[in-house]
Amino acid sequence: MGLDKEKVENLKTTLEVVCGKWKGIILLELVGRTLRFNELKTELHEASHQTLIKQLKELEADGLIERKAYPVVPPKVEYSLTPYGRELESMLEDMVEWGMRHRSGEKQKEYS
Amino acid sequence: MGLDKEKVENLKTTLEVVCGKWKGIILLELVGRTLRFNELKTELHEASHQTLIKQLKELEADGLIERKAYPVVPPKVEYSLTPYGRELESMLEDMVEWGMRHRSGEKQKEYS
DNA sequence: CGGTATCCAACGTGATACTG
DNA sequence: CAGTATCACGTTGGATACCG
Repeated sequence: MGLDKEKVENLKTTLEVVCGKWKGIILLELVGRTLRFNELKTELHEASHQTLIKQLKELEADGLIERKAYPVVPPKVEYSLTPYGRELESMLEDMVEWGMRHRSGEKQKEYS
Repeated sequence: MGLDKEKVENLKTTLEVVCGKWKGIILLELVGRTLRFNELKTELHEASHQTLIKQLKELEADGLIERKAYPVVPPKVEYSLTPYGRELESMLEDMVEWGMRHRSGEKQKEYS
């Protein structure tokens, strides 16, 4: 046998939650602040309206973000991290940092 | 404006590298040890032969793992983390830990 | 034993159009 | 402004069969 099966399952769980095309980025955008739908859409200008909504719904269903709709017209909806989603912050930081090294190093023959 | 564009790009880079269906798990399996192809295949018994090879190739192309082929018959190939891939270890640990909390907490109304 | 080559099904993303 | 519905498309994962 090899690795603890539990660890693998736990990792899978996290990967499933974070690995939507824009999910990680949405979470990063929401670190330390609350954004309206339109603000998110502006930040993620590359993601389509439709896709953005789907990913938000999934993140909400997974308990990572909170959706707060104000009963006004025109509609106003705010998204923020749940306490639960905030527990991902350090991981996101790690990812950003590693990505930075990866991009600057690209062909890191420099390890020799 | 909002978040630093660089941070977003860095995060994207990391997500692309880690978000293959089995990539994260492969990396986790290789933490602290070297495995032959068949051993990996046994560990990841749910992944198909073909898929496993594809993911390994991509991880290799991204510089995360090293492939060492011995010119013997029958063939013997060993996979291990590069120094570069090892820099992901702490992130993987974070993911495992968060996944554990997520699975045990599922409906964490308990935050109140 | 480890890898390649096709081919295909499933899913996720995104475009468009319409609603409250 | 925010969301739903429908459909089209590309990418990915996987099945199968065959090489070194």
